[in-house]
Amino acid sequence: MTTSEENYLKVIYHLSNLSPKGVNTNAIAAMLDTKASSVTDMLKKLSEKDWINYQKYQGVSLTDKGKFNAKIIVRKHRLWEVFLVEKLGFAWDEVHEVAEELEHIQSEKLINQLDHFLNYPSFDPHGDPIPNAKGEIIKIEKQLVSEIQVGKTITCIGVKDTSVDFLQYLNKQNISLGTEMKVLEKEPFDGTLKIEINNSVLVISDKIANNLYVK
Amino acid sequence: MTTSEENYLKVIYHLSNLSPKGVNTNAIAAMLDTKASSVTDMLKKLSEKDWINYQKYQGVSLTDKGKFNAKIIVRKHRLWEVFLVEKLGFAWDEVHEVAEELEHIQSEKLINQLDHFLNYPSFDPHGDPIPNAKGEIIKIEKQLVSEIQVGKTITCIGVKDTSVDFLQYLNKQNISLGTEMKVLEKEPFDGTLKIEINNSVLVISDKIANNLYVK
DNA sequence: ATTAAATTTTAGACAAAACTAAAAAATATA
DNA sequence: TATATTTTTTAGTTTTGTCTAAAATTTAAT
Repeated sequence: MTTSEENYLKVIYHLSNLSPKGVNTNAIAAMLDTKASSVTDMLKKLSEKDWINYQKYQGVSLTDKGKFNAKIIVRKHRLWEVFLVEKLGFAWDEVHEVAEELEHIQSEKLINQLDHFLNYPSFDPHGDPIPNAKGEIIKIEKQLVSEIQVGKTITCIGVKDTSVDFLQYLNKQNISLGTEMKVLEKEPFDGTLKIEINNSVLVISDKIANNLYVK
Repeated sequence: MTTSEENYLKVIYHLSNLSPKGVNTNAIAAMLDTKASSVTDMLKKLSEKDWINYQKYQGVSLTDKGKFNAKIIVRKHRLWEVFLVEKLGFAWDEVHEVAEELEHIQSEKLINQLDHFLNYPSFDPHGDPIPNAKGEIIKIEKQLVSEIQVGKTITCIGVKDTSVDFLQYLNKQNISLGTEMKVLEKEPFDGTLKIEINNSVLVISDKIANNLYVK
């Protein structure tokens, strides 16, 4: 499997979770920062290898084989992220780019030993679940801050947007996995929220509230 | 720097240490398992980037810039090998292939944090020195077993040939870094040696004796 | 000093993965 | 329903790194 093929599988996997009907060519192109025509070329190749179901103009979905391969790539990506944070002292906003490279290293032994070395973690530094060697994933109930009732006390367990900008915003506000907070007030007009964190009050926009997972 | 360019630099670096006059196209081709014509193509490119001194038909040498880059690649390779052995429980005959991939990951922070995490090792699992972040290498005096006088007691500190076959032969004979041995007898006709290891006597061929470093 | 052999380079081609521009199909709009 | 718009695909090109076959150069041998 080439690096490019792996990147396509991974993107199709992630997009499938959002649009289960079938993933659009343009959506893939946008995620990979490439052109739709390039995507079409690759879809034909992936289809020949039986990793996706593809019919012209109809969008694509992963086959069982393709889904397994995608999960293994996600597994590798997330395990490396844990390694970078836990062992090498990276911050959670510094790991993505490096893990994008590390996820393509081809060695089953490497990744399974790494898993063992890290003590079989279930979640990566952004709160996303890590598939096991069989591709199985723990599903955990999680809600966006925007969905929480006023008055409830909650704990941050993950982020939806893993961009550097968002993660650094959270750093600045001293929000990380495990941070407790309470929803004090909701502004119906624009979705702005007032929350209590570490005994101080913070106002967050709906965009923030829609990208922070809590339970 | 592409993976291919990095592999060429690394090979030229290693070959330069053997033939300081200038490295031959065919020698590079043999090391990279490719054709001489492909090598010529790449030499032009590396020359344009000022990483090698190249004149048609005259062989090549690394520029200072090229040598530094090569040393950083070697550094990465050897640090990853230490990681695989020390942290993930790989055997010394299992690390080379994986390190060949890991050495191309592009992140200065990654490699320097890895170095720190591993406690700034000076040697890799085969006894080869690890360049520091500036590209500096500790040179250590070492001799081949074949060069040792009869009667001397010596310690294994490295291997010249790092092939799986040779390393597994050493495993079978219980020879690893740090193993002590004594040269009992030399056969002038074919270079065969009798050595004492762990209170037992072992006969080794000149090929073995020429690939085992001791001090 | 020629000739033979080996090495290296050039020329032209190919595969992978991208691109642009144009055509085809699907979807949305009036 | 017909037309406009958007999406997707096709056709043809480019770049990187490789290849083969042939030409050029260097080295070795007679």
